Parts: sequence; structure tokens; C-alpha cells
Amino acid sequence: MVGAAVTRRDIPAATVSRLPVYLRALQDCARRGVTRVSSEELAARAGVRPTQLRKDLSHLGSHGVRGVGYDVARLIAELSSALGLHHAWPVAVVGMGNLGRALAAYSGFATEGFHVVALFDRDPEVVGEIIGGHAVLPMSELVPAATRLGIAIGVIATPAGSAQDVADALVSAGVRAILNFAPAALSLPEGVTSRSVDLATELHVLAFMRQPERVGTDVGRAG
Amino acid sequence: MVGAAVTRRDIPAATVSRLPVYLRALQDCARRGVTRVSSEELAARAGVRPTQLRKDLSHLGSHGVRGVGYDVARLIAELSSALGLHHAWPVAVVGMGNLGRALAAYSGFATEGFHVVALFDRDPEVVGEIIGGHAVLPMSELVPAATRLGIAIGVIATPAGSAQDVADALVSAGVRAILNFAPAALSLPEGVTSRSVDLATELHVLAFMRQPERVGTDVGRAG
DNA sequence: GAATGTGAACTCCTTCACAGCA
DNA sequence: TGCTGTGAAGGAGTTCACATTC
Repeated sequence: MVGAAVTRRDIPAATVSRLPVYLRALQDCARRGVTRVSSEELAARAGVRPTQLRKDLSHLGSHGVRGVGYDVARLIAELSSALGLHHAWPVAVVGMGNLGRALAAYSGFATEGFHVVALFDRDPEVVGEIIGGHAVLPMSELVPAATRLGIAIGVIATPAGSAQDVADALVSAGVRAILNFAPAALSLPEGVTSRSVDLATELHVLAFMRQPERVGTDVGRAG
Repeated sequence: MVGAAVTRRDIPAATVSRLPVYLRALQDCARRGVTRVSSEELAARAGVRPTQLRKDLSHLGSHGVRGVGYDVARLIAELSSALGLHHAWPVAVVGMGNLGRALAAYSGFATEGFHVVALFDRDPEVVGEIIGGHAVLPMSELVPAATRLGIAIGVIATPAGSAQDVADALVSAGVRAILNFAPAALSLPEGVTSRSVDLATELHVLAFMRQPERVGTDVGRAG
């Protein structure tokens, strides 16, 4: 039919990218024993404006109480459900360089609803090595292993030159979501989502902003 | 008082964040011996639309030739200049966990106009260790060393709990640009810029998009 | 009284359509 | 003819103002 790939339930992309931040702020509240929180306080913790937060949450439905605030536990459940964190998603990391190793060993993923279950590398010297509790597999195993394990998200931590090949392999293994750390644009088929994290780009942008700007009076807002 | 927060020369923030991508695509062309490139081809390499690219470049002035395309070498010079990459910016990395170590050893920075010149960690066991050619310094050295070295950009790779303290220390050492990998919102004084890279958030967003979308009756609208 | 939820205004970004120039 | 540069239109996201509910 007509429709195009639409993010679930018409939630704006910009909102989706902030929901995880809210969720973490809420989990922080819960850990500290706080059971109720106002949009003002939660927004401050998340680094956004209260109206932004309320508008974002309104896309999920009304879950606050006027004159009172939000129930922390309930909102956590609501956000987790919206983000699809009922269970831990299996993740594969490809490329065991400095960054790949760090990601493979990063414990934060586990606590956030993700599970690194497979590691891959091209270098025969690295294959077989145990990193973060998993043996590194050769690239030839990528498609069969990723398929067998039902990998939901593939993380590309290879040099730029190999990124597209790895992406293609992941796609043919049924992976429909890719997190790309290689400084290269990926071309992917319809239905496969990717996000890119580019360290050098981030530094470039900061370098730009740090320049002896000046033109008129300026008032900046850090974000 | 007219001015609103102005990044240099009125270049839109969205454009600035794409300039590094164009720059890299151009450097790739240069390396392959290509001397002239059309907006169509360059845009494809950068993963954007040709009109987007042309509009972005128009903010820097007209540097293309109608009917022909862009001179690769000249555009590289133009972009490098706009991004302030005349010299290598000194960078400090704070927090020598898995990620911090990977960043400290990441050779990509050097080739992109940045130089990691100082490393810090709280753990006495780690202090003194040599990583990527630099001895890790104790936190007590952060302010004096960062000041002395004229650090331009500080990278925070500590756990969330320490991020704000580190940010405050960096600021008091004169650092005005911060790249934050800790999952926490920083509150910074006027004039200090920060960007956050949050690995778990990226995965969350992907998990959301990967969900068996669709709930009620679909929708139209391309996305 | 206090704080949420939301239409409407506003600002920012992207895309279109085409003018301008080699 | 071919491809860039750009005003104008269109869309997306944010902020405002205030009605709404406890």
C-alpha cells in the first residue's frame, strides 16, 4: 500500500531520541527512593525544558496527575514499554579494535536492556580471543551466527573501508538495526535503520564552536 | 543587544554538523586522485541529498563552478578553514575505563586535526600507566595540567556520577568545549559548549525503530 | 493553588523550482 | 547543455499561553 516506514504510533523522531534520557533520569529517581516527580524537576535532570518534556510525554498519552506530577514507577514502566525494553535485545559487535573491545566489555549495555552476544573480527590473530566473556568469531561466521542468535542490533566498529561490507552481511543475516561507529555513510535497503556515531565529527563541531567567534553580542546555550 | 546565540558567521547548527562529513568525503576523493566533484556525487558519498549539500555550502560562499562542479582541493581548504582546522587542537581525556582507553589510543583523532595530549584518572592504580604514549595523571593535576597545556577540548569518559565534577574542573581550567560520553546531563556556564554521545541512548532509539511497528490503522506520510 | 496537557505561534531546517552562469 | 546557487514553499520541532484537572 501507500504508507511508508513510520515510527510506531506517530511519535516524532526528536521525541524518541529523548525518551531514553528521561528513562534514565527516572531510574535515577527510583534508585534514590523518589516516587513522584514534577515535569520541572525531571526536565532539569534530563537537560531539557519542562514544556519540552511534557509535550514529549504527551505523545505517549497522559500519565501525569495535574497539580501533582508524575508517578516515577509508572512512568518508568510506560517509557520502557514504549521503547520496547520488555526483554534484552541481542547485540553483535563487529570489529575488535580499541573501540570494539571497549564496546564489547561495556557493562552499561547490560543494565540498559541490551546483551552483547557475539563478537567478530577479520584478523585471524584476534579470532578466538575471549573479550567480555565471548570468543571472537571470524567474519565467515557472521551471517550464520548472527542468524542463529537472532541478532537484533549490529554494531559496526571497523575501519571505514569495511563498513559497507559488514553492513551488507548484517542485513543478509536479518539484522534490521545498525549502530555505525565507522566514519562512512552506509547505504541500506528499505526497512533497515541505522544511526551513526562519529567521534571525529563531534570534535570538529566542538572545534567550530570554540573558535574565537564573535560578531555581535551573543548569548549561548550549551547543550 | 541584538545578538542571539550565534555560531560564527551565521552558519546554521545543522549545517555545521554536516561539514565534517563533507570534508571527509572530499579527502577521500583527493586520496583517490579525483580533482573535481559534482554536488550529486559528493552528496551521495556523504549520505545527503544534492540540494542539501549545495545549500550547506552556500553558507560558506560560492566555491563551485556552474556547469562543472567543485574543485576538490579548494573545497577542502575552504571547509578546513571554516571548521578552524588550521592547527591541531589539544585534547584531554578524563576517565581511563574501557572507553577512555580506546579514545586515548584512537589514531583517528590525529589525522583529523586533533591531538590527545593529556590523560587523567581517579584510580591510583591507573595513574602513571602509559596509554597511547602518555602517562595517566591524577585528578589533582587536572586543573594545573589542562591550564598549562592549553587544552581546547575536554573529553569526559567517566561514569555518570563523576561527570559534573569533571566538567566543573575542566571549565575552571579554561576549557570551553566538552565532549561528554557519560550518560548524564551537564550544567555548564555560559560560553562553554558541550556535545553528548550516549551509547545506550543510541541503542534505545534503534530498539524503538526496530519494533514490530504498527498498531492501529497504519498511516500515510512518508518518513 | 499547583502542575499537567495541548492548540497555536514561532523558529529552524529541508526541499522545491528555477534563475544564473560556464 | 549541465550544474551550481538561492528565494520561496513546505515540514518539523520547540516554545508559548492557557484551559484543565486534582
